[in-house]
Amino acid sequence: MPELPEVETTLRGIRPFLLGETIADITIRQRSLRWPVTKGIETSIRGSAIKEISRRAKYLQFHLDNGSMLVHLGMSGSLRVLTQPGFWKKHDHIELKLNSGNMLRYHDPRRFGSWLWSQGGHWQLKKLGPEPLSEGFDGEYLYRLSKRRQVAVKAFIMNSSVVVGVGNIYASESLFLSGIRPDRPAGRISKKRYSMLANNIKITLKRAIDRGGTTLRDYSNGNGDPGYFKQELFVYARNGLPCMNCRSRLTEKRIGQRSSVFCMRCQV
DNA sequence: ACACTAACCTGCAAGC
DNA sequence: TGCTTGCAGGTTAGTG
Repeated sequence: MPELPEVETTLRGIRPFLLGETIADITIRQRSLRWPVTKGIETSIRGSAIKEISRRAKYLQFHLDNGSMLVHLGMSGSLRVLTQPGFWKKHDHIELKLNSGNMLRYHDPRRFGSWLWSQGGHWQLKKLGPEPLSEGFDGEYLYRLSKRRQVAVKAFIMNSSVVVGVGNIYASESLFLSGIRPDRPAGRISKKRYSMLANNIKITLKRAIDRGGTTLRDYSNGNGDPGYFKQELFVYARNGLPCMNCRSRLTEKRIGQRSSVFCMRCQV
């Protein structure tokens, strides 16, 4: 489900309820996620205070006094704050109970997400590329890294060791805005066009965050509200519909196991 | 180092 | 009304 804007929206939604709180209890009803929920996480975090919550790539990191929890939402995960006890719904796997009485509940039908505890660092965070909204990420950087690479540019920018947080939706949208065909080999794009692309990635992500993310099926922020960026999508999930720019029919092609929609006239 | 595939899992829509 | 097939917001492990 969530790409960077959805994870960021989730972070902003839940943070006010969690900062400074102590974890009174944790209930785990399903440990079998992308990786098994870390053994012993219950005893490790019970009674610990939440000092900070941050996002790195599509991960949320809960910093406690004695270590940190790394939470990923996978394809279908979501977090939601409950201000009063609620019924357990199907696929509600984990719940944190806070001293305030509020609860944080994790819901994930496909179970591609993860909940990992570590007292040191998390290996998942090694080898990640720059944050797309950081200064270090620009056209120069993309151009330099892309030299002699044959992979399709869409797969290139979705590669988390190149840049993090860009998933299928925002890769597709950014390439459309930049007029670049998603299947063009990464090494055959000019520095100038990479500058366009890097800028459009930033613009698209920021705008999506402002709209609360993209809700396709089941995404909701920490308060249960959907995101409204779907209304502003140019190409994603619009195969066969008219291009918003030239009105010709949009084309679909699979690139690196992911469906990719683009305009054959506007994207070269 | 790079490129590509299968795999993890459930729900839903389309086709027969 | 079923049953089967394919696809979905992500990421890693394995292969060549």
